[in-house]
Amino acid sequence: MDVKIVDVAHRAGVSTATVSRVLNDSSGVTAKTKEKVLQAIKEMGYYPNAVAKNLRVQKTKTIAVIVQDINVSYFTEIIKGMENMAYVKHYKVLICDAENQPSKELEYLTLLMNRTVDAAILVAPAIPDSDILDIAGRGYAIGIVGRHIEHEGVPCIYTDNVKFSTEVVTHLVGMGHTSIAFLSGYAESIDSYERLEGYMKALKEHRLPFRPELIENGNFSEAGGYEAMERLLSRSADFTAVYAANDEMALGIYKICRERGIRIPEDLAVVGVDNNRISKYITPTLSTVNQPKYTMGALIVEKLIDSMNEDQFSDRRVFKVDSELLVRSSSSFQRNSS
Amino acid sequence: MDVKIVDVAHRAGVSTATVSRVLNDSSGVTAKTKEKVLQAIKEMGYYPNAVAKNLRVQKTKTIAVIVQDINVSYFTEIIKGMENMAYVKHYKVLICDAENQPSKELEYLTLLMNRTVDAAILVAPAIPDSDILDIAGRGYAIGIVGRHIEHEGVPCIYTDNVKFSTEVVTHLVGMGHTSIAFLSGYAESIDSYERLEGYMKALKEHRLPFRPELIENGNFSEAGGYEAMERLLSRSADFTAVYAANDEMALGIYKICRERGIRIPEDLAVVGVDNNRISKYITPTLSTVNQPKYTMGALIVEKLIDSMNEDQFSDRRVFKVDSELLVRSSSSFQRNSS
DNA sequence: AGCAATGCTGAAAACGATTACAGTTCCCTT
DNA sequence: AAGGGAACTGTAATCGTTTTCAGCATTGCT
Repeated sequence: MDVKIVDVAHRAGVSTATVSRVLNDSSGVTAKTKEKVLQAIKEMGYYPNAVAKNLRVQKTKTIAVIVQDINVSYFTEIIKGMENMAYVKHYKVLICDAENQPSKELEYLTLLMNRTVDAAILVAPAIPDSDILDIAGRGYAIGIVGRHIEHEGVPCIYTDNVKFSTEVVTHLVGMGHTSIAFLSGYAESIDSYERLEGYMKALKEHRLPFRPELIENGNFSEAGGYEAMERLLSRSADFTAVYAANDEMALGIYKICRERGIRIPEDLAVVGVDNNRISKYITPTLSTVNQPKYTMGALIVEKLIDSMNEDQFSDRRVFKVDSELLVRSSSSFQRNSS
Repeated sequence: MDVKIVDVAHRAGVSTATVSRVLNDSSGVTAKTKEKVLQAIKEMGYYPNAVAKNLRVQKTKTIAVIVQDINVSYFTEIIKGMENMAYVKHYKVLICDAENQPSKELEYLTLLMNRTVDAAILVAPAIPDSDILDIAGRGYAIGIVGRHIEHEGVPCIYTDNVKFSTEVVTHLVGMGHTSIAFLSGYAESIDSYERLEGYMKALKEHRLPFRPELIENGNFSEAGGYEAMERLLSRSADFTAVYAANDEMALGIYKICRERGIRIPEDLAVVGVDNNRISKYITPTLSTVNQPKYTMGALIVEKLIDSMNEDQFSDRRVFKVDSELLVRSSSSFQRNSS
């Protein structure tokens, strides 16, 4: 059904080699020949078969991006940045939704081994470092967003969780809070761990006691945040602020507060992380931490493509970007420093 | 660098044909031989080259999905449905973000012609029917969500805009409104047109006058909704309800109302379309129309794959699904039927 | 005009799998 | 034991490009 390069060659009265040349670089082809070939291509409606080309040149110019959930704007914003950079570099992006299942992350990585893609980017991966190191060690091109891995040649972009978490808590302390709860994501997550670390660091700096009963785990989901907050409330109700390790969990907090008549921010200050789109539409608007998502996406793609085209490793492959605390209504009620 | 099928064949002491057979159907291979081959595959860490296979079998088992904006949940929900169906059918989904540019939609369609994908699905396409018909007419597999096209062999799934728009307006009339404004999306869009049609139909049914000055265009975006509402307000302020052709524009309405002290729903009832995730978090919660997005995504993929594997056209290729009006706070203030 | 150098062009070998076809083995039946 | 048939396996062509290498023109220079 399809017209192929040899058909074009016949029609133009040249060889396939020549057609291929005008298709690609065009170097060393007479203007007249080129004209003939282009004419034939147009007349026959020829489109080069990308699969055949990929096989021959051993490249697909495609990057797989593996995210946990394509529905959360944190990921889609990053993807936007990736796609744009990929576009200017003439790459395609194959988006893979792992649906929060680590097993699916691994499964999608086989796209790398079977050469469907030239490279893969893991965004906030749930699989252990060892798996990633293993694959990177076998020479496959991998990039990571949201984590930092010790392997030469693997570009990583992440934010300083400890730093912004410290800022969040410091902000809350500044608003007069002395009992601040922390809702972590799932326990294996590095982000959870580092955000907790920042929380503890800030407590220490402000000479506030660390109270384990104010820590709960909400698995980064709205429902999880709801349940975690429920447990927290049933245990002790003397905290006046809660720092949720992401906005989704903060939404769960909002929900239970609405149900129980707890006013935000008067009775309870809330701060999240991610600057989800919803956070600035909900009432009261949610204080949160904004990461330069678009930039992160664009940067990792750029670095990854560069690293594939370089013969030696780049000088710089690990990028720590800064996040910014956005103080909104949910935490802007000044409490008497009793 | 990579180990290929011939290497495995050598190691197992068989031919590539045999290796290929155990890789695929395995039919007609001795258990013992199969064992040897599998052993060799494992030992050598062999992964079949998908590109070579695709070239040989003339298929990629991949479907391109072209959406306007990967950031809006309407699209991502549909994509989720697509991916799940694709997953069970052993297909991959290549997501393409056209960034609201019709030219990019067309550009992504070349993935079809150059055989990078076996089929493409357009979600709420902005390009004209003629372009789509042209490509479908050349024998490429195409599916459409959100529009209905006259071409045998092109599966389409869409909702009855007229029907639910009539319901929306009837609901508003039922709440006591007699002056109802309409914010349309961009003018070329069929959705815009049909939603307007439903709006007018309902007015007629309820013997309410059609007043052109109550119609404005907001381009389906939040900013567009804001500006459209601004124009509407500056022109005449005697309407008590507004039906926005999607939730994004409704958000723009919320914004300007907040700025101008217009209370929703007491002063103004608002209804949107799409059931964006934000719609149920914003205050007041936004009445909207819910489409079975996930199902639509799953269905179109199923039908498209089926149609590719059938020799004759399927009996049924056009599906009209029903949407559901979700009455929430933004339109639930009963007005005296003055 | 003759020669070298340059520039275009084409023939054919990859790329790594699948698969039609032919060939071999093996078993069963008589 | 021989023959026939079934079941398994291998050889080689094929998918549609790109690209190396060699050959052929053409041009410029003396």
